[in-house]
Amino acid sequence: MRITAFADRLLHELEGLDWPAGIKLLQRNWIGKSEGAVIDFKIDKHEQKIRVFTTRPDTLYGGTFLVLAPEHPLIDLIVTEEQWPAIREYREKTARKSELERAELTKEKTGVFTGAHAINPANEQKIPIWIADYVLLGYGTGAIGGVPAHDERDLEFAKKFDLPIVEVVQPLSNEPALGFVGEGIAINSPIIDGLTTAKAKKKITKWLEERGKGKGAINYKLRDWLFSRQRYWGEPFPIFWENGRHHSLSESELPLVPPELEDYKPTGTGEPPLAKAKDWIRYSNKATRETNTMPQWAGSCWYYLRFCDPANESRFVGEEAERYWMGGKQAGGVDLYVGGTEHAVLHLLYARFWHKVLFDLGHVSKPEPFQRLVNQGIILGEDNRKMSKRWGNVIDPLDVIAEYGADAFRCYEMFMGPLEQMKPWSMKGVEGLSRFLARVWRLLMDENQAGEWQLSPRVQDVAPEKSQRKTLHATIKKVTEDIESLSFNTAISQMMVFVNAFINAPSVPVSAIRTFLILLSPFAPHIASELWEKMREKFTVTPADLTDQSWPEHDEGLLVEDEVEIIVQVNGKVRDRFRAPLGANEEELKATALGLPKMRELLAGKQIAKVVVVPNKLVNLVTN
RNA sequence: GCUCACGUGGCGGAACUGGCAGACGCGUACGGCUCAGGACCGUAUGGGGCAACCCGUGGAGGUUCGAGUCCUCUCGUGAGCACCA
Repeated sequence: MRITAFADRLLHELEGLDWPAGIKLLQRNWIGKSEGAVIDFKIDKHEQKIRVFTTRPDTLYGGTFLVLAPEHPLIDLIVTEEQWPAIREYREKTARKSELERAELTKEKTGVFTGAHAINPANEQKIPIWIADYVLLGYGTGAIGGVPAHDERDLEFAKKFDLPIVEVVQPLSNEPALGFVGEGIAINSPIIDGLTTAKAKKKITKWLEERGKGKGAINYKLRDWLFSRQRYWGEPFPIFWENGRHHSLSESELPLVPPELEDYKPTGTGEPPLAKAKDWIRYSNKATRETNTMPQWAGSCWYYLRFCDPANESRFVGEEAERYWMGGKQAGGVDLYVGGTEHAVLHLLYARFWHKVLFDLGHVSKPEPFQRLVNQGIILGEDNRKMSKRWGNVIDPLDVIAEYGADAFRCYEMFMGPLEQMKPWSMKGVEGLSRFLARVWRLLMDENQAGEWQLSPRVQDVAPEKSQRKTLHATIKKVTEDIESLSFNTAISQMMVFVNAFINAPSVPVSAIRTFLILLSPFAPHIASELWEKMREKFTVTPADLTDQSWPEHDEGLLVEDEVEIIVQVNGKVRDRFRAPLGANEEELKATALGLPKMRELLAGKQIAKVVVVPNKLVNLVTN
């Protein structure tokens, strides 16, 4: 699949998304856009040219050799008789190396001279052509112009094989020019001498273009996507082959369902397992079905669209449903996508690509699939290591749910710490949350003589006291805001504060408890609705169901105290405190602070150099 | 090697634009209730000191009346990338 055709859009349209900066960076690096030029080098005594990609066309005069990737197709053509044995040996050795070995950075540079030469288009000089495994066939053109003076790898290579080194960039600082890879002033380069790197790049690229020797070019690390697998599991392609040409099935033949296979293991012949389904692959007397299947990414690229309209029989998603769920003001459709960092590049890039294709075809209303992305941290085992069978530290949610219930499990997961952070599991922690929920239960339930739970007589239809009202509204505010910011741990803390404040009160106002249960319900839905029902047996309410209640709103006015505590500091250290009416002015606060007995004692014999007053907060007395 | 993130009690973690460090939970100690408790309730709990006080957010500097929070350097942990021309 030609994902590279979308490289630039995949890069630029990241901008408008609310994604973690780290993930955006990973995607940018993965796409790996580099701007530069391609330059054609004539091969001495041959018709062919070797094309190289460079981000530094301004260093062309410093190009003293060419290096081809060992797999480069032109090698067969240019190698001289006497160099063939060495070249052949080197290529075989390279072919045996794994990707990892080849990427081994610490190893010394290796390579072999081909015996052939190329002509540097800038100065018409003959330069040797080498092959080396530090040049990769898959990136750029698979060939580079070696500029040893201004590229670390080329320098290492030139030193090892005693190739000439020509300095062509003068650093602006006092650094030595040899080995300088930054931007400077062009030297020893007649066409561009004296120009800054940026200008030199432009001028020499234009110069090359005018002579048909090269042109400006952009290269991406991103490769096209090999979208087929030789295995049974995976969506079959709706394609058949006839006379060596492929055709798509007609829409009436969709969906295409894979055949049932007894044995879906690999064939061992290089044919995909689907080839075993002899009847299935025979599409007609003349045509056979495609036997490759799609990779697992296929489904993950559009499942979120199907979720918008899962029962639709005629279309992958109905137009109206798509507009409703995926529309909106912002670039992306899904409002919030919570997932792991392991999907930073593959899944999230592939899905963006598919979505853009569908967008271009007019099937979806937004160019991006996921507006806001949050990476949840992974949960470690109790020993602080990644959960794994190897360590025997795996926690099975079903076991936890069986023992403590789904509410305690959910709440503990949320209470553990910030969503995005990696954190260790703790059974003691689950017990703590289980105790909290038990306290919620006992907040409004009593056990009678027969050992049955019933609504406590403490729950009464009375108005909350002032302090209770304040706690209630502080809880509404905190829980509401914390849900918005996904700070579930602190939302639960606040609900614990609420319960602690009410559990020993002689009477528990129904109105406060109702509000509390609404706040609790997204966290612990089972116990919240159970308690709601118990309350409803005695205190009716409309609408009746917990899930039909509107979300409470807090009253800021109830949170403000008429009196505040002012801390008194001496040189920034807290020494005393007093209460003052809210809004007391600076002069009053200063005077009160200075009049405190403790302050008089502490400041005796000292000069006050400065007094800092922060209204409603503190007075800081600075002595010299 | 490069890039990014993160370092706060015995543990998980709180702390809005710089303004009482340690909310909440776990653990621990003591007490109560109990035939019993790995249940429940209460009290205490950063370190040192009899105390007044002193010290404390990985370490060292700096800015500021005041720094967990801002700046510089440094150490550690984790994740990602890894000859990308």
